[in-house]
Order: sequence, then structure tokens, then C-alpha cells
Amino acid sequence: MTELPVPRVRFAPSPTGYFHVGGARTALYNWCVARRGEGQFILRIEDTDRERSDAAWTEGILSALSWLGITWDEGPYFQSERRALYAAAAERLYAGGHAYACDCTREAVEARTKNNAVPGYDGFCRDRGLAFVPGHALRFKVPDEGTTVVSDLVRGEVEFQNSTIEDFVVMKSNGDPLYVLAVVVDDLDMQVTTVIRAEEHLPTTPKAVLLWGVLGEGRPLPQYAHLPVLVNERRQKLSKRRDRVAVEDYRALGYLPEAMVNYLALLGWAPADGREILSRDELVAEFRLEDVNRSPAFFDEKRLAHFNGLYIRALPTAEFVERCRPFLYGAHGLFEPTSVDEAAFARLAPLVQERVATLGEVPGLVAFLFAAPFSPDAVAFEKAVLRDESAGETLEHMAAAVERGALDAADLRAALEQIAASTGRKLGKVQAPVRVATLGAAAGLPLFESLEELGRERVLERLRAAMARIDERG
RNA sequence: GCCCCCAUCGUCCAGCGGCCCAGGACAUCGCCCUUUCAAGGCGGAAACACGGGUUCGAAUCCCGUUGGGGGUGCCA
Repeated sequence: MTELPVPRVRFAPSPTGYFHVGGARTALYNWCVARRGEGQFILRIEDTDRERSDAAWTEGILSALSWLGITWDEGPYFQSERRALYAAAAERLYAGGHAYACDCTREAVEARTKNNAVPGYDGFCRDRGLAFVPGHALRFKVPDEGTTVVSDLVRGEVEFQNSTIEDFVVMKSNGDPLYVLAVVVDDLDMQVTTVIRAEEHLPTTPKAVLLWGVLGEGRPLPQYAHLPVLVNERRQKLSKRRDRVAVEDYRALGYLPEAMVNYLALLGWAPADGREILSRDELVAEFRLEDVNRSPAFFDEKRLAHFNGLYIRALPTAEFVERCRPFLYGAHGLFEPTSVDEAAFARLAPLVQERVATLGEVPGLVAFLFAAPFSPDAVAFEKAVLRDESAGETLEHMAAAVERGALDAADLRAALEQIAASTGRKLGKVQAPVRVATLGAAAGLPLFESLEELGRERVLERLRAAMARIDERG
């Protein structure tokens, strides 16, 4: 095999909204290519549109990338700080006769082209010889004939008839560059070898190829790779406005970054042997752009949750405990820091760990221990305690056992088994009223271990409170 | 409208001419395990959009149709 050139890739998001999972996947694939080829991953913020860009969004992008472990070797570069470069390129295009100034308003163009067979700008200013001065936009002179070919790693050769490409604007009349110009200037300047981005950019790629042809000084085009878009349940491109897809949201919900990375990698790609659980290193070692498939993928939260569950269960318990903290009383937490008994949580952690798919579900499982006023679920209480004929008897028996000194899980279990045996019912059946009365919910952590952790005092208190409510009912 | 892309179970992938009356995973259904719920184990249902070619042979190659998507901005 021949020596591959060292890849220089870039991830170039625009800071115009929450950083979403589609962008994260694009970044990840870029990162894999850079790491695998021992090249560089460049981060470039495309904020040429001053109207829509916001530094706050940039912050979000950086923090989400860091959270995912996608590190960059260069940048972040900001296009807003590189305006002189774009202006110089525009000047060269104009001076070389590859572009011309245009003063047409959008309305004027529309009025003229309404009845034209060919849509888009009609080349009205091509030969008017307007000066390239403030107030005039600059349009690239697209050849009338011929074809422009985009050679794409995932899609093959894509051909465009030049006649279908309009004379597009490269500099706005206010002096701001357009994305397509800035991208070409930057990719050239940053020596980018491989452009990996979403499919929505494919239709503008021939424009970039054309620009590269005149600005590139003969340097070879970058290798393009257009990834299929991520879609919602209606099969439309994920939208920041329509769909909940912000990486931040998933973080707050308790998804692990390594699970997210693993899941994202598999959206449009799979390793040769079909394995689904891949470490970061395995991903880097096996990822190939050539194997990325071409059709859009649906971001399936259920499947993500499954992956997340696997990752959570694979965590050493101590680390699981560590990662739970923010969800107990930290940034995303539900409880008062003072009401959380760390040692108790740590003891219960193994039981919690195998029952959650996200860290956000953790507080719910230990709420019986840490939630300030204890209030059992009303529906569950009605069903398991109030409407169960023998509930009162069961609760009394348990209370008596605890008073006699039954404190650990084994004692408590023995006590309940006694009731089960004497009434000929299954243990699962008789534990229901006890569970709801003391833990507050019909489902949750194993009963006896939970009671042991709750402690004699609180268990008795809750059992008595439940018995009192039964008495009230008559 | 015009340009471009795409098309295997509900979903994500495997399949790159014979190993496929199509395989794995999620979801779903059933059973087992079980102190609830999970987790885990076992099993079931579930797809090559359609029509033409090419070929001894097509999920795989070609053409068309249909369907979906993206672009069409002095957004990125």
C-alpha cells in the first residue's frame, strides 16, 4: 500500500444555534480521520454572517466537543477575524476578470427572471463594467459551458452542468464575504486535504471547485466526502428549531459521552466485523470514509439509550458513583446536597447501576432515601395498600419484626417470607404494600436492601403512617 | 419548476453476482430467571419500493418509474 498523505481536516460549524447531534457526528468522523492518519483536526468557526452568529453559540460548540472528547489540534479560527484574506481574494477575482460587480437588487433580479426558463441570476451585470466598490456585490463568472465534477469519497463522481449554475455572489455589497468564498480561501490557506461535511453542502460544492480553480494556483482540490444527513421521525433533516437534538440536552439527561460517541459513529457506518460496541481507539483504528453509507439516518433515542445502558453497566461502581453526583445534587441534581448520604448511595449503587439507562434516572430510584418530604405515589398507594385486603396485616407484621430488631436485608426477607407462607401467597405479592408504604413506588430497587439502608426509624415511621391511612379508610 | 442525492425488517447497520427462501442490533411480542422493576438468557413476528433489462445466476450491475430527502439566499 502506498504511503497516504497526512490528512488535514476541518470541522467548520456556524454558531447560529444549539450544537446538534448531526454536527457532532460530522465532527467525530473528521476527528477519526485526523487521528487515524496522524494528521490534524482544525476547528474553524464560520461566522461570516454577522447577523446570525453569536459568541454564546460558539461557547456551546466548544464545550460540547470537549465533553465528547473531540479535541482539536488547531484553532478555533474565526472567519470574522480573517476578513482581510477574503477581501484580497475577492480583489484578485475581480482583477483577473473572474468576477464582476453587480448592483441588482433581489427584486430586480426576480422581476427579470420570472419568465426565464433558467432560474437564478441572469448575468445582467456581466458586461456592465461596474466598479467593485462598497455598495456593489461581487459575482463569480461561471463558465457557460462544460461540466464541473465533484469527486466524492462517499458518493463517487457527481457531475454538474455549468449552465445550471448561476453567477453566484462571493462578496456581499456590505463587504462581507459569502460562505463559499470564505471556505475556499480558508481551506486553501489551512492546507486542508479532506473536506468532510454534511450532504446539504453537496449542491454548493461545484461552486467551490470553480473558485478553487482560479484561486488555487494549481493546487489539487481537497478530497470531498459528503455525509448523509441525520433525519427526524418524519425523515426530514434534523432542525434545531423543530427537533430536540442539542448535544447539551443529552448531556443533561444523563447520557455518557462515550456512549454518545459510539452511537453516533454507527449512524451511517459500521466496522467490517459488525461489532457495535467500539472504544474510541477501535473507532479510530477502523473508521474509513469509504465505508460510510449514502442514505439518511434516523437518530433513534431508544437505541442511544440502550447503548448508554450498556456503558453505564460497564462502569466500575466507584466511577458510576462519581458520575452520578451531578445528577443527585449537582448541576442537574434533584436533591439538597445536605440530604444526600453519600455512603448510603455508594452501597446501593450496584443495584442502581443495573437498572438505569441514563444517569438522569438515578435520582428517581433513590428518592425514597433523599427526597425531603416522603410522599408515596398516590396511584400505587391506592392500589397496593388501600385496596389490598391483607395489606394492613402485612404492614403490622413487618413493623413488629422491625421493632423486634430485624434490621438487615436477610432478617427483613425472612420476616416477609413468614407472612407469605402463612397466607399462601408469593413473596412478590406480599412485598407490594410494604414497598409502596416505605419506598413510595410500585417499582424500584430491591426491597430489603433498600429498607436496610433506610434504617429502622424511618421504616417504622413510614409503615405506621401507612397503617394509619388504612385505618382512616375504615 | 430546475439541479443534486438516496432507496434492505418500524429503526440503525451487514450484504459489494452464486455462501441469502437475506444476517446482527434497537424497538416489539412470548417464555425462562426473579422480592417489584430492570438486567440477563431463549424464542417469535418483521425487509431487498416497482417495472424492464444484462447474466447460466441478481438485494447486489444498467435503464426507467415511483417515493423520500437536500439545494435552489447579498444563510451556513
